[in-house]
Amino acid sequence: MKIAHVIIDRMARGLDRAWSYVIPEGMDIRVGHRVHVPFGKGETLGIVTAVYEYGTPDSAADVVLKPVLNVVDPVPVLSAVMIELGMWMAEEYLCFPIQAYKAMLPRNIRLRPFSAPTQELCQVVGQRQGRPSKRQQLWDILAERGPLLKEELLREMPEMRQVLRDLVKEGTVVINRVDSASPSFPVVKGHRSPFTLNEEQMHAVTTIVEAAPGSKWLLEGITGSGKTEVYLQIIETIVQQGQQALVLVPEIALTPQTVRRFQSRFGQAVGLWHSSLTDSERAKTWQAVRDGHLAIVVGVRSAIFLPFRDLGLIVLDEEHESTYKQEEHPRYHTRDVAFWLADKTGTKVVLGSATPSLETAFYARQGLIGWIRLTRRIGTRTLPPVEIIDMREELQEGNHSIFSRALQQALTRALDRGEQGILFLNRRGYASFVMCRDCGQAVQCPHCSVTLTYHQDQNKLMCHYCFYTIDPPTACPHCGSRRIRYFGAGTERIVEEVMKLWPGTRVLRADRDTLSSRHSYYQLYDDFVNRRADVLVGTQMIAKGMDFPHVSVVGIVAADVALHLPDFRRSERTFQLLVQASGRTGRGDLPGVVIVQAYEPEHFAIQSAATHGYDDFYNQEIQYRRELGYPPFGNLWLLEVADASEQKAKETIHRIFEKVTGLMEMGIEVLGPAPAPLPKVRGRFRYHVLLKGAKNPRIMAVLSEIERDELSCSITVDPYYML
DNA sequence: GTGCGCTTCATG
DNA sequence: ATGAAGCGCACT
Repeated sequence: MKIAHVIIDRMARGLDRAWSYVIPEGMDIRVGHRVHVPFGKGETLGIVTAVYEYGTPDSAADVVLKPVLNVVDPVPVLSAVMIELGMWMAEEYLCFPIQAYKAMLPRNIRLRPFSAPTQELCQVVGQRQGRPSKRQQLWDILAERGPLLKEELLREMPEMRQVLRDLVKEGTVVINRVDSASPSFPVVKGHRSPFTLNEEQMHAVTTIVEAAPGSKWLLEGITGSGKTEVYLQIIETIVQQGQQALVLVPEIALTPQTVRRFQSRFGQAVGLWHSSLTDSERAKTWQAVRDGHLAIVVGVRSAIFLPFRDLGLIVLDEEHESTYKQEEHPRYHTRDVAFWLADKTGTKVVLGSATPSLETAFYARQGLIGWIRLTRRIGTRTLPPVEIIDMREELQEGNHSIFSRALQQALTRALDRGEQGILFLNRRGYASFVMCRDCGQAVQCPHCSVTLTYHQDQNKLMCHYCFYTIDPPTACPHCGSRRIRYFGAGTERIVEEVMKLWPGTRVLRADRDTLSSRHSYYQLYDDFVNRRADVLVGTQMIAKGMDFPHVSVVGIVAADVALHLPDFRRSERTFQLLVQASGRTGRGDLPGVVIVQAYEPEHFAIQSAATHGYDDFYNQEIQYRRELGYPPFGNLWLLEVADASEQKAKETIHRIFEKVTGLMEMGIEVLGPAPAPLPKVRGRFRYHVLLKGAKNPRIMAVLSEIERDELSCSITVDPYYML
């Protein structure tokens, strides 16, 4: 008789452990199966985490066990590695194991047994002209007759087995796994990369290809240095070795170019994974990955949990992006999970960025992970000159426009020559607050402690936190005055200004208001690249990884908007945004120019971005982090209480404060309790306690106790936003 | 006595 | 989480 350990689908303290059930005779149940089990009065779904022979020490306690009712899927949905990963996540991120498992499985997934076994398709690559030999003979046969199934080929010429192996090793023949049910399925394009790599890129490729399994790398390459091409070539060898590769991107809709490059290189062997897939597309891709029909997946963070059979490589492109961190339970960081997989399964991990997160850059410089730099732009491209404009001076000298004179001139010149420009501003809407000239009161959201943003296209005032919307008041709600003014320019306002200053200019706007669907993003990208518009105005969403060859001016309208947020990464974010945005120009044959407008231009994040100096930035920022004990030198835990009753919220935060004060003895800094920087959001009052220090088991024990006992408290490790 | 709200307990 | 049992207290 066999016993199954089951993690049940109920989220509550005390229930988050394995429950034992008898596996009925003849029922096929293995680790990773989903099962229905009786529990309490009713029944629940659960995941099998272990199977034991009855009588072994771990099999059960001395209680009468109930039997498993039935199995949900014909085959396990999670591998043993994934089961282990879920346990690790539960501990690391203070969540219930079942939350981790749920994050790994697409919702509503229905599994079928493994689909038809895969077959191997042999295919030539490029050209080969050697002396008459067995190798050349076989190569010629393959070149002439096109892709052939390995099985058939060897049935016909069994003596060629070793010769074929040699050709694959040589790189002139590749073998792809295909679904035998649809023989035309994945075909890796039959030619090698059309690009020749420069020395640096070549070095990066060979270093990583030859590196030990499980090794981790930072590929630190300036914008335009050809990181994607490096990924592509590494993946080529990974795939030829019969392994799978995963390319993670921050947001798939924002990287249409990257996706296209993978698809054009690897064709049907590439699968996509992102949030706007339908349930059935999702299930199909999931299954194709599991059955080995997809060699490569390009996807967002949750793709890290796809059921790869043999994953050889994980690429995290734009490694520093905050989208790699899940903000809800399980609050994992994709990089951590990738590293865990590397240690556990031998998958290689490559983190790519022009502006790595401080943590990653630190680990690389300390030698804890490998470090490869790409310091040159490919081809004849150069980094654009960056000019910093002090907006205080502009104002003093009588320029009240949102645009500095330098930016106006640069854009005028570009437009006269028929070139394009991009303007960045990290603020949506038309005006970020509406204020009465007489009493000085700004219109606030009644549910959140923020001002309402005016959206001109809908003629509404809107809260960006809870979407509370009202008509713009004609009189001040406080004093009745009619002298109401709009302050704090947003993207809508920029568009209006551009059209005013350069009449007849075709302007596109890209922010969360104009781009809701994936389709409209592709549309916008296409329109701009094909010069159906002259100026693109947008938030940081357009700063990422896109090539616009006709853009010769990039204007950053207000570089320091994010510099004063209560966020220990504020300098890092500002620097990253500026460098990424600057990288949007000078990518074609045109020389580009970047104009950075700031009110605090002397800040080192802005100065080092202007010289494209990551090292300068790093050296200063790492010192600040070290002095203050921020990551990577220590962890930060943000304990947040939110409650509709202010009194309750206060009581809870004080109770929590009491629980953590003991940690101060061991050198943990405890800040607070204090109202959050945004004390009220969506009608709930918010209070914070912040812990800072080195992680240790005692802290984790205290935190997990709080996480379980205090329902209105949420804990974030190394938060990205501390608002 | 019994109906109702709140706490405690067990769940394999 | 969820249901059941235990407990205290007001009330037809």
